[in-house]
Amino acid sequence: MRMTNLLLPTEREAPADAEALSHILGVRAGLVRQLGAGLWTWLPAGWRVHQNVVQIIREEIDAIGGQELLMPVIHPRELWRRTGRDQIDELFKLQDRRGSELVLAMTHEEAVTFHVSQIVRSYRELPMILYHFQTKGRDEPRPRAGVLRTREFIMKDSYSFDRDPAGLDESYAKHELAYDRIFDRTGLEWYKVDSDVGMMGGTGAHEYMAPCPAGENDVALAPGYAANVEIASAEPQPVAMPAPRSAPEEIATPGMTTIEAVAAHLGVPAGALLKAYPVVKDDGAMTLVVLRGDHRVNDIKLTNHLGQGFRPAQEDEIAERIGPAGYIGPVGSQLQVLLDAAIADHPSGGFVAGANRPDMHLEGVEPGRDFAFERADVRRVEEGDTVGGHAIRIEPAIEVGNIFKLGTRYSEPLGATYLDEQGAEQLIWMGSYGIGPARIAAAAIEQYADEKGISWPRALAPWQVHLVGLGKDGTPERDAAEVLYAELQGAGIDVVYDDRQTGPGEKFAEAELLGCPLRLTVGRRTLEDGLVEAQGRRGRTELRAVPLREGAAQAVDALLREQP
RNA sequence: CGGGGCGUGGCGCAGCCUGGUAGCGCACCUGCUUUGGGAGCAGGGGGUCGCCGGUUCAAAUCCGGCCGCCCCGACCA
Repeated sequence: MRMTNLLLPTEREAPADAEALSHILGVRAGLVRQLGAGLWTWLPAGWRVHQNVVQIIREEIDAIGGQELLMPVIHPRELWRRTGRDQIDELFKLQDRRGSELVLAMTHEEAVTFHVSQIVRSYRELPMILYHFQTKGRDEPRPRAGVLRTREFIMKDSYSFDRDPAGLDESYAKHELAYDRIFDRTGLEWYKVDSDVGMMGGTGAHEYMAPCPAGENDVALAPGYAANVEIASAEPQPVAMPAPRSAPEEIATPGMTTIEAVAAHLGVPAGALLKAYPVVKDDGAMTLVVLRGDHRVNDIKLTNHLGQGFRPAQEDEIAERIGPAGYIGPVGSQLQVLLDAAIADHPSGGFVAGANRPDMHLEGVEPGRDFAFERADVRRVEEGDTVGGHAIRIEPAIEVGNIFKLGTRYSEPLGATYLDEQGAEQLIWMGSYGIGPARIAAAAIEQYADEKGISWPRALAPWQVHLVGLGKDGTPERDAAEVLYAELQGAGIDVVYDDRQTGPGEKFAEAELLGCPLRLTVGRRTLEDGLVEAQGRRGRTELRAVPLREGAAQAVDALLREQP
């Protein structure tokens, strides 16, 4: 591609409203442009990157037997009503001119299951993997960070159909294999984490995460352990507990309604306090969640444990049912007590808790002896907690893919069944597996950018070679660049050729901004020796010059193979 | 949905408080010079100042309403 024929609107300055690095560089390098909030156009160079990701995914899903097809973006709302998902806030709803109810698909479980329910009749047709690359619509409450969280984006989603749970496990394992290969091939730094099954329902799930500063998820990591903090569990850091007592004793704590104030007043660590967090469940019952004073509740883990949603109790409800806010505790409470595992697993008779009376706390509280409880792991893990003896660290990451065991969540409401060998009707067991190519591209920008711009992994780069021709039209160096350009193209190497009539500084700066792995420079300096300069983008390494005529393409190809 | 900020040529901004000529840098066009790190000189084109209404002789500027966009939080199959 000649740059004189390429729509590559680079910018010297960052757009005023951009914050995330992938947003700034994506716009500055001319890869993407914004149309509206969370609505992005992929310009030619950016689209090449996107297509590179798509092709890697296609090859690896094909390799596990996936069959590519294409399903519509607009669906009849009735289909979504059947699975109960038409009430999701993020679902775009619309009507046609006759008033028919439609939705913009946010995923394609309904559509693919609808077809399979009509087409598949026999166990002989299973297992099966279907997939497509299709635009998804999501009425996001807050699109952000450029291409990272948008209202419309392309997703690869595949769906597996099996006879039974064992078959699903196999299809799931195939996808794990394919995904591991895909993310390895992209050149990203990535890891696979245990994840929450969320409102999709289902029996098991993993997320593929790419660490990057603009990431929206926090991931807990230790050697041999990786989990989304939404579900992460870890051994708490120890607390120097006060001496136990044979029975709780009241102590005056006037005006001290915070953990910090009570701990400071009594001279004990915050972790020696029992933090009482009353919640009202969706069924209306109130539960007292008790955590260590230095810990925080994890809403998702608590929801999963309760098996239903909840909200924090209001102050008047607390006053009526338990005691004065700031002084409540589990001792003497009539409520069901959920005791966090960090406390339950480390028994002590030295805890401090609210006394359920104004300005009073209790010292020497012992769970079990002084109050009954149900154990539950519902806290958010903290940096420094341990898993298998190793301290965990928590870092931001962006979710670039997920794999999910759906079970019969969709086959049941949509009637996707088959006849088994005995002629009995059975539900099909399903899995769904998503990847966001745009997020992979954005994560690659974030992970590898330097002060000069983007530095693509070779597999994603819009072009493998950025050929810079110095001098103006008609000079020997430009003639030589033309010859080299033709030769590289002839050898099947993806090359973008800067044939513009601009100064060398601008050409070099834009080459580094765009971030192709290998830059070749044809200039007077080395031309007289019949050589072309080669520089690797990653680390801006100076590489040996390559001969211009004899075997130039082979030499360039060899250099490319050395690039990351 | 709560909090904060911003809408002025393609991009980045000033002007608004104190009403009266729309301005700067980059980019763009023409010519000449320049060509190994975002060049120089000269000339030139381009903006209903987000939209609607109000006040006024006069509104980018003051007042009211609306829309759009960004950031933090809530939310996020």
